[in-house]
Amino acid sequence: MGTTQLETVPEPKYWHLKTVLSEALDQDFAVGEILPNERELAARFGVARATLRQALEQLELEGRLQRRRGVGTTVAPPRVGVAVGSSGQGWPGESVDGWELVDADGAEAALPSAAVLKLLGGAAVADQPVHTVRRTRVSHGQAVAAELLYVPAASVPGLSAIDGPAGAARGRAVLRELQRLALEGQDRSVELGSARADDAKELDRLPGAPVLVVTTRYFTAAGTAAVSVATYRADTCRLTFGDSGDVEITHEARVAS
Amino acid sequence: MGTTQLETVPEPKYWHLKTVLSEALDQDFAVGEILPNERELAARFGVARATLRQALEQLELEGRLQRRRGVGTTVAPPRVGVAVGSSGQGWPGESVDGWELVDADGAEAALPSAAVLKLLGGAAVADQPVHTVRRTRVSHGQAVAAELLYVPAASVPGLSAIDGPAGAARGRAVLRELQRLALEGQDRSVELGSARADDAKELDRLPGAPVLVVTTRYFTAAGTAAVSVATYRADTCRLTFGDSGDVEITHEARVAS
DNA sequence: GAGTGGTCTAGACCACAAC
DNA sequence: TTGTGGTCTAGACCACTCC
Repeated sequence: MGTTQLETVPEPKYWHLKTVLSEALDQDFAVGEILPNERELAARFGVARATLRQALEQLELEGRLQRRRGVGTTVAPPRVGVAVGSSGQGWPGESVDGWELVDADGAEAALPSAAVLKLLGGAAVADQPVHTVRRTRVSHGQAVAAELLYVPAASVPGLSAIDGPAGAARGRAVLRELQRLALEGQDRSVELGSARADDAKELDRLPGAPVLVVTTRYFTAAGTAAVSVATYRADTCRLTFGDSGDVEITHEARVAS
Repeated sequence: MGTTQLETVPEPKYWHLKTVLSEALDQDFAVGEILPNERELAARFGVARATLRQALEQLELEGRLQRRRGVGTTVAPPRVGVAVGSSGQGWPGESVDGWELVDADGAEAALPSAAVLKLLGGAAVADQPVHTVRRTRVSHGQAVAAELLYVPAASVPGLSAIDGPAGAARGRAVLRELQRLALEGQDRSVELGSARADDAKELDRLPGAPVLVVTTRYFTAAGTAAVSVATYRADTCRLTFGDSGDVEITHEARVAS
């Protein structure tokens, strides 16, 4: 009788489920532990599998869970802090480490898309080839980011776009040439995106997985010398800017007041 | 006979749908235009509504669409660039503008949660009250971020935690006192999250909506003087770091090579 | 009240990993 | 072969906005 909620706010089931699961993860599960499968969890909570999945999706988005087809759902470790451009600037791969060239297609010189041209600004002419270097960033033994680095041929005149080394060797050459230039500044932006098929493969995720897209423009006195578009796994990464990237910030930091 | 795809890769329907819709958005729709409703779109493409919704969700995540219950689905404008900490540092609200105190609960002095304590580090003692200031950031007439700023009472000794002004007035007082301190540095991280109920309300989104969580720590010689946790709408915002935040970067920048 | 997107169900089949 | 998560269906009802 009586003191039950008067104003019953119909909180969605999946939202409530997410809360319950989240607490269970904190209390009853260790990192890496495998959860019961979706069909059983759904039955245990008395909901349809689709509803259960809606809750799991949220938790995965928040980096609490990791789901792998054919394997199962495991408790994810805390997100790793990945340093993205300390205040001390530098050419790609200089100050920040962990980047590896993708040997497969290393680098090619091709005509850029209209969108990349726009990013490169006036420095690149539409008809000019642009070196495209593909790299992967590895942290804690896991691929965390896939990058496409666009360098107009005009930025690295010491390197022939037609002759010269091919594949990964060309990629290395482009990076080496870049670092001979005087970097005047850079420009960075971060936004949410979903992984393209190629990036997803590189990151060991399904296409459409949420990613943080970091777009960086590198300036010299001559203008925009290079543009990098790096896609980071949003589920496992926390991008850090500034001096310390090693500080622990768990999801709990957001359960505040 | 013949040249039809030999290796038929069963691309998911929703993925293909997303591509088709994305192209249609580029060609046949203007920003702000309203799409046919989900039931009709699903029928038109010959899929179940749930499948159609999966495609729409992706497009919304990428900032291409905006969906509002009871209204409809509209074509979203390009994401707005929001400056987050230019290299030139500063106390909250100093260099970057657009922040407004939330008058409702302005600021209160309470004991912080364990997670916030961890962020504040050694500077705050567990038993000490922490001023909690709630702010909202408005850009282009729209709320783009909700922030909780935590300032240990010890950081602003000129302000009594118990007496003194209340509500929004206290918030302003806390900010004013902060700016009298010598800022030695800061520390920033960005990660993906989902909107808590209170933040969602502030941002005019549903709970669970994707947000970019920007955590900033402000250092003085005495240690961590304040911590800010700001949640930005991931669908409408592109966070910019550095000097220029006004550059147009459309989604096309990622359709490359 | 009419129309929208949001939630939920109870099934089915598929792709993938591991045994 | 078995068991997992991923995709898809065809419905139903709810919450909200607008007229």
